[in-house]
Amino acid sequence: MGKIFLSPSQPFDLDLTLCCGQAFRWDRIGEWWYGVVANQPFKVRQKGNIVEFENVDSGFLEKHFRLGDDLPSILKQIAKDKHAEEAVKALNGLRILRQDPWECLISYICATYKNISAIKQMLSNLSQKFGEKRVFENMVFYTFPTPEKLAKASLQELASCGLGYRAKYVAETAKKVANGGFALEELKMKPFEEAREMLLTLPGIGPKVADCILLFSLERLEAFPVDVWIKRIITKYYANYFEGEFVRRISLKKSLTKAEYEKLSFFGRKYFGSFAGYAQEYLFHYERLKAGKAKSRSSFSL
DNA sequence: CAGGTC
DNA sequence: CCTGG
Repeated sequence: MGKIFLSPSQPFDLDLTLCCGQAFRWDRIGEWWYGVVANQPFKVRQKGNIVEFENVDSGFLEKHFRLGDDLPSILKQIAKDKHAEEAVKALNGLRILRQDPWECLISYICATYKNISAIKQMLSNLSQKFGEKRVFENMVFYTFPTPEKLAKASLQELASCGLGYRAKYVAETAKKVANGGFALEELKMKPFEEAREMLLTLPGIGPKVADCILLFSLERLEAFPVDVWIKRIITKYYANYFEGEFVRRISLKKSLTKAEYEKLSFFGRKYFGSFAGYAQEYLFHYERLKAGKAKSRSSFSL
């Protein structure tokens, strides 16, 4: 069993990091988290300042969990106001993952208009049907399907994984990546706006999905994805940074126009700075936690 | 009704 | 607009 001894000055919370909804292919069994990253199944758990793991090396984990990020410094930068401060305090140790761009790309195309449990189910189905089987501790895992494999899949096969209308987006995007028509990895080198524009050319990728891919897999920690939760957060706590008319308009509708989206995302990047993505994830998860607690309280009183 | 997109 | 929780 391998171990990483965390520095007390660099907090890390494995549970928060894997539960906050940024990655969809992790399962907790007992006190261990099982995942498949880079075609390899492995397990990891945390006991205080010690991260224990098997079937993977420490260098890979440090990279994947971004243990090299100076989290206290980042959190200090994004704690710009009372509300952000509260989220930072409550979720200290949550880190953005450094995910594989291809898996991240397909995951967030699938994530549109679905809840997290349904997204997990879709990606599990996709991997089971189109990935490669791997056995670890007498359990069966599947690697994430390659672009080639998904490019060859029929729309019907993809739909059978529960993708619904997303099947055609996944198929077309897979074809573009598989035939070399889209250099996904090279986006890391490009300027933020350029990388974002490139992503927007792929079917099924709008501004929200593009920002998620940039943040979670392309090293762009300034990306600020705006989903329904972030929209609610902004209209609740940051409304005074916008015109009243604008806030009223967007709080009434379910989806945003491109211009409205850009306005909110741009605000996030400017307001929180170069680690706006961290702010997004902290605010997002904190708001969901509070909503979940409120829900369980109300159902309890019934 | 759900991490939006066409 | 697909579809499942």
